[in-house]
Amino acid sequence: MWFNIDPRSSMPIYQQLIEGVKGAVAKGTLTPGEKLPSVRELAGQITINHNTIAKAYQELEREGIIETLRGRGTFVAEQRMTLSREERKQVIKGMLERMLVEAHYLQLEEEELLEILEESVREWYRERREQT
Amino acid sequence: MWFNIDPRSSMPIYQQLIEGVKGAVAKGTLTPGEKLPSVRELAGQITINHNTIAKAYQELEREGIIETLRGRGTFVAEQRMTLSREERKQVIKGMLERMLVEAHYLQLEEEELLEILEESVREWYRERREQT
Amino acid sequence: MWFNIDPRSSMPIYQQLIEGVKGAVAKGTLTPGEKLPSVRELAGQITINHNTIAKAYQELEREGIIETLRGRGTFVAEQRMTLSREERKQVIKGMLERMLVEAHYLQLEEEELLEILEESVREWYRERREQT
Amino acid sequence: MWFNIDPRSSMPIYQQLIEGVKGAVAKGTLTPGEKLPSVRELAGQITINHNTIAKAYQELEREGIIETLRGRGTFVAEQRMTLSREERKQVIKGMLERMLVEAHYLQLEEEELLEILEESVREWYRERREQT
DNA sequence: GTGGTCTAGACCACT
DNA sequence: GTGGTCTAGACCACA
Repeated sequence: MWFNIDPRSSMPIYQQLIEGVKGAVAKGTLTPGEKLPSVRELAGQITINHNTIAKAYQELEREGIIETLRGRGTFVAEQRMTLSREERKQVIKGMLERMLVEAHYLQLEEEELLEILEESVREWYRERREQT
Repeated sequence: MWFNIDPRSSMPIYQQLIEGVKGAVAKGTLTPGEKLPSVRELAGQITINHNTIAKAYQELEREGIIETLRGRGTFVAEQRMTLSREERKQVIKGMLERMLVEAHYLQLEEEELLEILEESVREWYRERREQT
Repeated sequence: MWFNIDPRSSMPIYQQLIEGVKGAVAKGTLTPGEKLPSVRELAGQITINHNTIAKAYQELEREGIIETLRGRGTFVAEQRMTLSREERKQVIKGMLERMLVEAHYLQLEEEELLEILEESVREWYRERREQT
Repeated sequence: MWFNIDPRSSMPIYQQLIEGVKGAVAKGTLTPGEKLPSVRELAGQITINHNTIAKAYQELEREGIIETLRGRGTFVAEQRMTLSREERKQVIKGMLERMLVEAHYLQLEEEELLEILEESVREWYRERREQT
């Protein structure tokens, strides 16, 4: 399967599901138009309450990541661009803040951190290209 | 004050406090040895129950960010290094993962993302240097 | 029940709970995977506020003794080994120090103390084996 | 000095003082009849509130470890035996309990633990003999 | 005055 | 029903 669920984690299971799907789409493991397993199918495979799965799918649909076609099933949606360049930058910068605080406690210096970031980003995009 | 508390946020108040303090220390707004406001003092200022503050302080102490001297108050601790270079790298890479997924939904390309990251990191360290 | 709470003791109730659970697990009265009573259930039985129980459970989880599965309850965790042989030895020696001081005030001689220690240890392990 | 005070410890300072004195007497560093520094002397040497020191001395006197002779100072008392053999055994066994629980979490086996105990006890008494 | 503990009671998120 | 969070208010030990 394209995700890991850890019932021991402090992150709610439905949220782990959401991140799992979003991650898989981002990495190209799931592609637009592809069919997702139905709520019941999933609930059978991973032993999780189907309400939990339904909640995750609902949220994913609300975010526009997936679409449900009545009677046909659930599918990965086409992606739509919504934010401007400046807005996107702000989103990323916001997420970066927490990492910078953590980097401080790890006593990472500016150059060291930049190196790690560049390496990781390049690796991620490389894997993604290979996937597609 | 060196932090913002949003009682409407889904993040628990005590955790917002924790992040606030950690951030302030990372940025140099709070320096080792400095005294933090007493539990009840802070509770009065930001109109939050003192137990909530106490919980945050206790967690911060457990993480080694602050120290409490019995009967005297709470202070920012000296920092200690614990993880190896390789371990620190793994921590950062783990935190980066989520950002990369988000970047995908923002349809940011590799070079664009790297640019934003570099800019943000440089800016953060610059501010930090000025603070100190 | 597998522990005693003495509200008159100078040891905080939540800590007595922690030691009680740790002891019960060590003795085999509680076994990995077993469900602990819910916070409110236990609070009712031993007429102690549920917050106090929750605090104990949280600390036990932090120490890795128990696990909470969201919405399902709290369970005794599988045990994991962490410290090296040498480190474990140091921990034990540290705890022994206080006992040695006490033995001095009891004017116990070397051989007498060793006898008592051996007898107690053998007894403890015997009981534990029978429990399992 | 014959003891260490750590204001960061969760153990109250006055209690650290008590244990320090008791330990020094047990190890033979302080011998019966020897004069202890006065409250004020001590308060000067280690920067600690003299009320805290007075409290420790009071408790030590209550336990019969030290004696104050009015106007002359404070001295290490002669030791008196109070408990029967069986009672002493019970005291030791009680203190051992906690160590046995800890040993379980360290996954120490019976023989390994006994070895460590014997080694530590022999070492302690050897040092004590040399001290005297 | 400082933090630590505890109670009683409420509300919320998760399964 | 499960644990998690929060408030209001009380008492205690420590320095």
